[in-house]
Amino acid sequence: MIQLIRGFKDILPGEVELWQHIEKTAATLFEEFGFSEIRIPIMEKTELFARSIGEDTDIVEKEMYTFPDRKGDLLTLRPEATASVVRAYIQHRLYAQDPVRKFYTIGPMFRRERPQKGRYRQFYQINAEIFGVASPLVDAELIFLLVTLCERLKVTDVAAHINSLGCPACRPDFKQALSVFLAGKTALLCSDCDRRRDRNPLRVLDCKVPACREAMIDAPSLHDYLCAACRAHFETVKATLDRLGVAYRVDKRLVRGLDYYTRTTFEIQTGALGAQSAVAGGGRYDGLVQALGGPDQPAIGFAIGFDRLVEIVGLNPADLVRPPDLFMAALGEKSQQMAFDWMCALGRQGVRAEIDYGDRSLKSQMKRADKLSARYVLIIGEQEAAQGKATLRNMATRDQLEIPLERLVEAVRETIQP
RNA sequence: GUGGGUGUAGCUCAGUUGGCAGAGCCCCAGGUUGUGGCCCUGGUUGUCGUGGGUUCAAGUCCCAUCACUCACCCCA
Repeated sequence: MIQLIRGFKDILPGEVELWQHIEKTAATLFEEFGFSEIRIPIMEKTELFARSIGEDTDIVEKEMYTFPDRKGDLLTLRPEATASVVRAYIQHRLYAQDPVRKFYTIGPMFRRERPQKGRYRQFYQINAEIFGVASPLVDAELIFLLVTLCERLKVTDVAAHINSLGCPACRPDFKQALSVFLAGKTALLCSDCDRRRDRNPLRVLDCKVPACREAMIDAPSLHDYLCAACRAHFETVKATLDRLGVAYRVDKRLVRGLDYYTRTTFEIQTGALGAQSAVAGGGRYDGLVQALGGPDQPAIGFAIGFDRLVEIVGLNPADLVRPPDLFMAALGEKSQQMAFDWMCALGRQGVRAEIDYGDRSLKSQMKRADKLSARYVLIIGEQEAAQGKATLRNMATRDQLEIPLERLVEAVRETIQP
């Protein structure tokens, strides 16, 4: 038997209703806040990701699905969406009429990591990006959006974490100070951190190994090195969140794995997902549009881990499936034919009707109707057909009434539609 | 890439010192010849993950391999 690829999964009926509900809830919220949907391809030239995410990030170094196409071009299954949205913004000159644009997109991403709880090789993200606004107000707006989405989806046990990573004017100073500090701690660090020390010292701050955390207690704080502009920006973000009543924690160790982030970064974290604490994450990437050949426009965005969100929403998928309005139990060939025709007529008018396609006893058809949780059952047998009427049974109350066949579709609609 | 745990019916899982592969749920039919849920009776469902080895005999012991899963790393 051929099985699906490791780390990939099918989303089956029973669970897919939850996915649809989340998708609709998110799309509605984004539209309410002025975002437009943008759909981007799932493959891009490898170079796009290498240049935007960063050559020596884990994603680019070892997690991408990359292959040459027949012409020899190196292509990659997208590991994230932001690079493509930025590419589209530049390529179609979406900044020309109005540099301020708000986009959202929903779709699959691919990273070749070892699967575990809340992590798959094909996983889904809901992304939102805002271009052309340098104001810290939009930083707060995006965090507010995330928190609001969690509320609407009845997600509990989540907390917003925020941080500022500085900008090209001040981050180098901090990196320098950090490197000096780390040089004196070499003996205490885990092997990974020792390796990270010169390639990407910021990530040592994020290490979860207890010994490293211990060693980093008196590490220089990035916040002490922020330039006046970055400091003011971050203060406004915090003040705005306070005004909006959004709870958050400033987390100085919130570094993030993609190179393009500047200034504000944030995550929505949960304790309900085992080792995977991040349900959503994002940040400002003011230099990326220009770095990829576009105009010097600031930008900020986030990604929500759809698969992770599904696991923590406080909704029961069983409550989201819509059972049929009507089940038609027909006995005899002629009745079955009539029932089939009515089913089609009702379906066209938006009534969810079902029949049993086999030739089974009334009892077994009733059982099936019950199993499907049909609200009503229409019984049509030889007696009814002879008398020109059918029996409509309310399954909850067990009340039954007679319906004339000639205006059956209308009568059924009137009775069962609330 | 590294480490731990788990693979037996569609699902959840038993299976003793190696001795005929099981239960519950689900599904189907009947009890009730035209009325669901509860109950009763009967029935269907297996490369025991895969390949090798030990043995008279392997679901059980040994080796390998694959898959799933959790964790490390990193991230959504």
